[in-house]
Amino acid sequence: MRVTKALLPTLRDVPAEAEIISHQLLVKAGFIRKSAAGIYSYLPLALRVLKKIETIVREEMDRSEAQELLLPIIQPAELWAESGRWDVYGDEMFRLKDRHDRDFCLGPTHEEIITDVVRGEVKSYKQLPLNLYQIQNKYRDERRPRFGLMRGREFIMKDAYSFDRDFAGLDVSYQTMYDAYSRIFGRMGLNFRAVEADSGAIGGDDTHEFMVLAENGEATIAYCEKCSYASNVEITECITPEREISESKELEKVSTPDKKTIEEVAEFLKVSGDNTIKTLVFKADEKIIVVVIRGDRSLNEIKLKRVLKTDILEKAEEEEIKELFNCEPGYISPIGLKDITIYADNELKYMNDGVCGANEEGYHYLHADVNRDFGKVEFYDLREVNEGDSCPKCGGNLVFAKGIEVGQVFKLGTKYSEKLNAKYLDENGKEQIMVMGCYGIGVSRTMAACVEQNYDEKGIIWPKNIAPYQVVVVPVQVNDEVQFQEAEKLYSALLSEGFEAVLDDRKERIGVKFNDADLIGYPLRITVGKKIAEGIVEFKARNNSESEDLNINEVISKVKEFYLNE
RNA sequence: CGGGGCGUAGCGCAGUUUGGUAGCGCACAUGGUUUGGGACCAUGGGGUCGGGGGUUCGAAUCCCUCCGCCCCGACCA
Repeated sequence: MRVTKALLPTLRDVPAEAEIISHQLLVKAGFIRKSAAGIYSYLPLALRVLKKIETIVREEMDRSEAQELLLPIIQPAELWAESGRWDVYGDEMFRLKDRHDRDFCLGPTHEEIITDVVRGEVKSYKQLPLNLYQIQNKYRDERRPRFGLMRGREFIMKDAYSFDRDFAGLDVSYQTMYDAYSRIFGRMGLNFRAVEADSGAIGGDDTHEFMVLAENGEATIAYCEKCSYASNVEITECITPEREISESKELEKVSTPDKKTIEEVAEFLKVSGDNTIKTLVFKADEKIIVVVIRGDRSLNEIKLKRVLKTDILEKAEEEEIKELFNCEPGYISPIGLKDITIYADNELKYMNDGVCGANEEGYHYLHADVNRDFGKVEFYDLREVNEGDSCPKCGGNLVFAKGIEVGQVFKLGTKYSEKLNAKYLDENGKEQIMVMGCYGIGVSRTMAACVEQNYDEKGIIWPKNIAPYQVVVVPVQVNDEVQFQEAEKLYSALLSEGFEAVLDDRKERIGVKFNDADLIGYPLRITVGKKIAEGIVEFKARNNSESEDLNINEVISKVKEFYLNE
């Protein structure tokens, strides 16, 4: 591509709205332009990167014997009613009507459609297993789109769905995809980790997220320094070692005027935070529940949701708390609650000298013994993990890192096949329900994640396998016949060798061209300047601050070496 | 959805408090001088000041209303 013929709209300033580095650089370097909140045009440079990402994805999916198809974006409401998700999905779904007033949506995901296709075509165990995938736009009317391509309302996703005869088959399909994903992100040159995760509203049991490690990541992952354990902190199991406890003392009510928060109470009573008990009140599916946890810990709501097996969990209103306890929220107590199950964090099993509310304004109890005083208590792992906690696998030290989720693999089981009646006949002619898995990769997000991980103060540094072009040829002095002709010749030679080359033939000063090249992030730059008189050009890799002089005849082999040496 | 902020040329911003009919830098066009890391000089094009309504002789500026965008939070296959 000649720059004079291309749309490469680099900017000197960045729009004020771009907050994170990938958004800033992708806009500044001329890759994307916004059309509405969370909705972007992919300009030619971005499209080239996306296609490379897609190519790697396709190669690895095909190698895993998955088959590509293309499902509709516009989907009928009836299918979503069948799975029950038409009502569940809520405002996040883009909904529309056709001229006959029939309901449709823009697909936020494709479980329903694919299951519909498969149930219509697959009738026998001989047709299984099956893994089908597509690369296509998804639509989710996010409450808050943000961070450019990171959380858009329209985005590109590769989604795959596996159909197996049974759970053993699913395990195989799942592992195949897990391995494929590891190869995919590895080939893209990304520093990533697969972590155990929560399956959220999509349901299912086992699930791993593939996280690109980057400062701006929305997710926090905990990984072990000693073993291979890694998980999203949303689900990281907290280990509570057994311990001896001393003899319990008598419960004692003490005055704590105007001390409502744990910090205030602990300071006032001169006890440490690990001897306090926090009482929280939630509504789960409209039912009031009470949770207790050590005062210096945080509750992990996802763990609580899993224990309660509910999707909807909200904090109780202040009024509801007052009604239930007949007391101000700062002093409510788990002691004296009748007929209400108290969900306690495991740590409280060993708490027999705790401070907790006395259910009376201005008073707390001392020496509370959870097992003795708390009525109906059930213990679960409910607290949030902290950096430095013990690894649940090997006891090693857990450390935290920020990650961007670029892929997730799920074992769905029969959640959708059951609702949508996706069945087959086994060898005995007996009807069986298909067992499903689903596997997503955020293609457009992966491009942004890649920038988050590969940049410097000059611009983007694309990994060689997904760079929009492989090499840029820069004549220093376009008016100089020799320089320009030699640059042209080199450019043509690179093209005929099959390289994706750019010729910066603009009548710009060299500084402008260099800055654009660095900003856009071509992995290689070849500068044709004065020394061309002696047949010398300058060869520079974007990720290396040193350049080297080369005889022009050596350039092709040097470029080959750079790209084939892996 | 709650809290905060913003909307003036393609981008970054000033002008709004105190109403008088729009300006700066970059980018863009033309000419000239330059030429190895975002040059300089000269000339020029480009704006219904987010939309609508109102107050006023007169509104970017004051009032009402709607819309859009960003940040924090809640939420997030």
